[in-house]
Amino acid sequence: MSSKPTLATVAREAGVSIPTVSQVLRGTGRISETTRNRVLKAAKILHYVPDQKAATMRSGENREIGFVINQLANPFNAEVISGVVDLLEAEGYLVSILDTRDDAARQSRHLEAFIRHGRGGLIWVPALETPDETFDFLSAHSVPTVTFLRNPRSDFDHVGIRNAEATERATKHLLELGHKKIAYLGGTDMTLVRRDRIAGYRRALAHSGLEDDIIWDSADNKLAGLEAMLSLYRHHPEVTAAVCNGDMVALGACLALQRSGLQPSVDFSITGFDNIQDAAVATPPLTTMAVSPHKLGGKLAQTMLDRIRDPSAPVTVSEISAELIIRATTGAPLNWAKPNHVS
Amino acid sequence: MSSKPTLATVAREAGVSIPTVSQVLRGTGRISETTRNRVLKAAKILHYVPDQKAATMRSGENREIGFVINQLANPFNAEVISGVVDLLEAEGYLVSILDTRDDAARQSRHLEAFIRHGRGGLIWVPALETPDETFDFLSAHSVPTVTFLRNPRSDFDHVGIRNAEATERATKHLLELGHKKIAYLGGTDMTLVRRDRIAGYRRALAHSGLEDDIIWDSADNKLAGLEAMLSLYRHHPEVTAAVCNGDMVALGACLALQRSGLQPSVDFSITGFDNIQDAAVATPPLTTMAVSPHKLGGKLAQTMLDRIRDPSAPVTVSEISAELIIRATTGAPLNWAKPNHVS
DNA sequence: TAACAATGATATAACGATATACCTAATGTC
DNA sequence: GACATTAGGTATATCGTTATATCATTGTTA
Repeated sequence: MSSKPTLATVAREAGVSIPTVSQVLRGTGRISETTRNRVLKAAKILHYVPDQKAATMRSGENREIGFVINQLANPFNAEVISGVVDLLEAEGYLVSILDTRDDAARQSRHLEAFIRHGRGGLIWVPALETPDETFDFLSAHSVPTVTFLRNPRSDFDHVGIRNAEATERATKHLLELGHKKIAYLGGTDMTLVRRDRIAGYRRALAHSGLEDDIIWDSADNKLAGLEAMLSLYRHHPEVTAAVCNGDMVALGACLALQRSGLQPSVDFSITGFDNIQDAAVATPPLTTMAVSPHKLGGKLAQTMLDRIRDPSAPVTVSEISAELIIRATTGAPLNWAKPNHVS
Repeated sequence: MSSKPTLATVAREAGVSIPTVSQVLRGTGRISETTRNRVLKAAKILHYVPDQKAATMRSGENREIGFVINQLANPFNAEVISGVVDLLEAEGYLVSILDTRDDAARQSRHLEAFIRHGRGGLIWVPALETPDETFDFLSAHSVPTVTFLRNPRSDFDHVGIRNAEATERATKHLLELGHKKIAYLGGTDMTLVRRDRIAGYRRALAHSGLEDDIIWDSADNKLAGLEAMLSLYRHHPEVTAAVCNGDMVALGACLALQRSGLQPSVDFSITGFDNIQDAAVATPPLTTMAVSPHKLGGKLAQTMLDRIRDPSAPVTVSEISAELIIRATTGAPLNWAKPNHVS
């Protein structure tokens, strides 16, 4: 029941000095084969594990990365995390996760703790309504920081999604099917992300000579999506399709249709965003915009490594394209053939 | 653009010694009002943030807790995490999360990194097939450890769910509705958790004089649940109800019924386990066993704090009861009135 | 053989904080 | 007035590493 072994313990056991042990274990310096073996043996016997805190403190090299995310419960985020962790872990980094639940106050508590504990890098999805001072706080402490999805700034690297391009693609898909009245459903915030998505939706409409957009708010979960869809249908019965801000909302909207006796794709078309696992399994499976979480995770990890290796390199912004996955919630509008014949 | 301020920087600015600054900032020792103010002012001007690594190293007091979990993507886990983090954060702890994705190899990499980085405590859902050596490794390094859900051991505190009691309750609910042929659906592992659940299911059957149990495997996701349900129905058409190992499987099973033109609760009854958010929103909403993630999180946090405060206190085991939530996937079997009349 | 590398290790000083012991005035007690 | 006490601070050692400089040896070369 002796206390934790240190370099000193190992050194004594092996009959050498402390620096020697340190050098052997890190593979630096010039060490003879004999002492090398003696040291390794001693370390093994004592079950020695180096103390990273002390090492980091002395060397300045910090291999702890924090991932501050806005919503752990979102399975899409969980997949991105997997991607990041796998890559950084292979490079010897430890990635630990903090969840802000999109609460700016909790976020600032987390970030302060983060700075106090001196992490070597930060991957960050800023919470909604993050005040400027929070960004400045991080900037002042000059921690290598990569923002993700939201709030690209000129002082941090950024990895995001081509949001406008994506919703434009989704909207075009509906237009090509013959829809004329298409709503944008979901989201309540006015972050750049949502503004971009709405912009893409409008661009597609404009490109087809359509003018009147319909933006319908909803919180980002199934139940809210369900209710928003019912409300949209009540106020705008002429709408035949909706581009949704996220899969959760889209799935909720499908539920609303089904409860109203309508069939997605036949009576009303819906597109989602994110391609979460449920999207493929749902009945009917959801047409949606997919971004590979793996790709995003990889880009994040790589950006972080590059930043750590060269702190003075110019700031980078990477945008990943989303891909349209056509499943079974989109189809031609019921009256599609009519307009040309009748009127 | 000067480098990070330390106690020395603040001390120089305030014209006092380093220990004085340290004492002021921590509120210890005897300090006059005048110098206290001078120091605080200097610290504020310089935006001083203490270096926890150094503090921890010297004082031995470690307020970093790791939460090593088996599946981040599971929303139930995300809620438990919230509960733990909220409580521990209020006590000044920083909780960081690692995801093993139920992979023993990844888990052991994480735990080694965990030990190297010298966390002050570990909350842990052991991955499936965790070898004994992993437990011993942690035991040897004597980190305050609380296991969660799985693998209670005599050398670690544990917080779990009364699994047997819960499935017994679910099964009884189905028996009371008049079901005679009830299957246990879901899970593939033979962890204590699942063994307990199956034991509870069997106990309820036995209590009603029923002998023949049917255990049907399935991985823990919707798609697998769907397929397992179809397969169960093909092999055992006489079964009228299923107690599911988890909500995901239960929701998948409901999907299977609906695709086969059957109606949950009327043609076949299903109970879930966990009460994830989707359970309430699904059509039809799922009857399930609910454990408050908040309660679990709170118990975990409290257990950890107690252990840290008194490392030599006897090991504790806490079990939280699950509660039956009756929604719309359970009902009397179709032929319920018949048996007594006919035969 | 003297000068000079190269080898294999060690001595010593940091990193940034806290713990402990110590010091100097000022005050209190008898 | 002698001594103990208290208030308000500082000097110094230490946590477990790594970085840097140094030091014996031995081997190599001119």
